[in-house]
Amino acid sequence: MDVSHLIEGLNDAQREAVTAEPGPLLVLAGAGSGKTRVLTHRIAWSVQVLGASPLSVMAVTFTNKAANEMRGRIEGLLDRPVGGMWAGTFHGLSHRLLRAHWREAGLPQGFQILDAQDQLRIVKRVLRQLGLDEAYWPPKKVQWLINSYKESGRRPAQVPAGDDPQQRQFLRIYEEYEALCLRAGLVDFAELLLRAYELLARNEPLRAHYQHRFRHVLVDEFQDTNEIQYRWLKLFVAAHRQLFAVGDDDQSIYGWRGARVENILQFEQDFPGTRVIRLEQNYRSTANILNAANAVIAHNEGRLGKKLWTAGDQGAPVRSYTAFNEVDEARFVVDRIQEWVAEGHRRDQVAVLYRSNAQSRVFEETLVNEGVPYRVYGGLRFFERAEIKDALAYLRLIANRDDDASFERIVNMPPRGIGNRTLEALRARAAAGGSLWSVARDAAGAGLGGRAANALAGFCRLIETLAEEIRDLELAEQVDLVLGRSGLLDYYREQKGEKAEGRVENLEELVTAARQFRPDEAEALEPLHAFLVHAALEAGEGQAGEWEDCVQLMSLHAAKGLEFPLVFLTGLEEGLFPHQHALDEPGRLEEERRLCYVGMTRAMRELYLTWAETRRLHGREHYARPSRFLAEVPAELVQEIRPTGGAGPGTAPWASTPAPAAPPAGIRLGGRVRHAQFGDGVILNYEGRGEHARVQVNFEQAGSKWLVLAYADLQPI
DNA sequence: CGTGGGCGGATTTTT
DNA sequence: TCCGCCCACG
Repeated sequence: MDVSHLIEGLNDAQREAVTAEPGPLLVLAGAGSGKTRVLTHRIAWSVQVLGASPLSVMAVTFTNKAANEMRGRIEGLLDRPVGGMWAGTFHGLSHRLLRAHWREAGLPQGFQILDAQDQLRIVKRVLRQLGLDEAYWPPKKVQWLINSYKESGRRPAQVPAGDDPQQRQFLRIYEEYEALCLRAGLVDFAELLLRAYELLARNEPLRAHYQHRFRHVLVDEFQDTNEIQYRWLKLFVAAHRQLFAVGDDDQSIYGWRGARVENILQFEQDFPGTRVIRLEQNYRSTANILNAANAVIAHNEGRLGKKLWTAGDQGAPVRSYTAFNEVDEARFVVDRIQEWVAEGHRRDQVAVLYRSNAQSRVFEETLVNEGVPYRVYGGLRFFERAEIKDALAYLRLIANRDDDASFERIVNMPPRGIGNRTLEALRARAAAGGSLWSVARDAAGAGLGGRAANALAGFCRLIETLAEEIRDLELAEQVDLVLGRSGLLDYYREQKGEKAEGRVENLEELVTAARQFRPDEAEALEPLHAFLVHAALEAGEGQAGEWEDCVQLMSLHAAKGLEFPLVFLTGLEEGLFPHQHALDEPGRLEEERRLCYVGMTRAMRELYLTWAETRRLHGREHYARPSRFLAEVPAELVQEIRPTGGAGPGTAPWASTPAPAAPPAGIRLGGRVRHAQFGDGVILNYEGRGEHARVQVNFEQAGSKWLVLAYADLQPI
């Protein structure tokens, strides 16, 4: 068989990776170095040259998008479908294992997946049940803690509590949360991973089976793996060590949610004899852009070390722009975009990147004013919308009556006279161990008031009838029938306003989604069940209209993995990017710098770096200093753009506003001061003048505070 | 049961 | 400043 197409056009390093001898392999793939290509060609090589069966291949990614793209490209290379290959996300593959071995994993057969929203509701319910104050136990924080423990592989029993009363109380919450989920047959995202891991770790025959089956394990974005994910991988390859890991330590930007770059460093120790291959040739950006990005990332310590280069053009210099304020910044960016379009380019080749989503607003306003179509990434995705989740909750309750989360969601949606009192009574009874459904079903006999009992009986009858009626229908008809009979659709139809109209449209769209849904045959689930899994595991796109030619607005995190001919990296100010939270905590700065590196390397041809001297944030005017990252770009690569004629101070509305107030006496940004109560700190910011002058000081002990200068009695030190 | 006002929180996010 | 959530009121 002719396999030359698998190595043709690859550079030496890529070819080396694709054709490497069996054994642990670590590919350090710089931005734009063709890592997906290497990954897919490696799989095709294994199949066509080494004679591996697709059944023996497991390829793991973080997002469904990446998994789908990978599968598509492999099928293109092999020119045939590879259904038996396991290509998917950590969560998707874990789910598949748990479905196949639900009994061994200790789960009910019809277990459902909880998304982050559902999980938060359950946490709140647990807190209420335990009589804990949400002010003292913020639900979000509890949720985060639970997930952190699960991501590090620890059940309540593995968390040492000691005498710490707070920790002991947390353990009660954690235990109760787990008990509630298990009773209701609910599995959160972290649980999917942990339980799949435990399943294999504890079940020798099962582990042997899968170790034997998957002799080719590949993982993408390895720098983003958290502890349990890496352990999960190691379990699969423990016997044969055939792990092909692709990652880039310089693009590790998810440390804050548990990703461990250290896993890359650990890799060579865990797998002695690992072959390390660096992909440093970049096929995306101009030399100027690469050199600028290289210079910035070089300021990080503890890198594995990589330097991107290109055989291509020098390209235009990187441009920087100092804006008066965020409005000026947006206007500058939109002006450039309009020039770009006037030159005959497409709008969707342009990305405006920012550190935090709040920054999008000003860009949006300016784009709207100028009539430039745009699309903002992020925000609620299709399957996360309230009305969609309502509809899915009906379907889930039909599939599994014990699903308390779904029960709570829809028992009074649309309103049917089952108020909080009734629900509280149900919860109290269910606390003994039954599901809400089981309690509700015999509520009348259990001493609930006549009206409430009636309403509950009606609800139960509705669910039973629906279950009966949809049994032999096609998936789309099932969804359609439930929408109609439940009263959901009518409820939203009767509501007024654009919002409600949109909801009705979304619900109708859900029927379409069900009609177009093609279940994965390998999962061997009933269509309805498979659809629910799909909804939980793939929340869908954020917004429609992707096909339209529009400017792309997104956070730096969301931009990872994408590329655009023209990129604006905005808001390069100390405190915003790098973000204040990262400056407050030691060790977080390097991740910010990697984020900057990721942003810069998105640009193919032109890169603009912008910052604003003044920015309105949370209703307050801030005087900013340029981000240190700006100074880290070598001056010879940068062309500074100055405000010109029409856009300059003469005509701009803000030119007439007073220049930033001079700092009050003795106050210097970055200067150290002492406060009688808070101790020593560093001045971060100031505003106002005279008796209203306030300064922001980051105290070593007390953290960051705003103080009125006239009262604070700060001593310079 | 739906709405409006008050309150607190405001990086980054996939599954 | 702005948004989402919670609670109280009608």
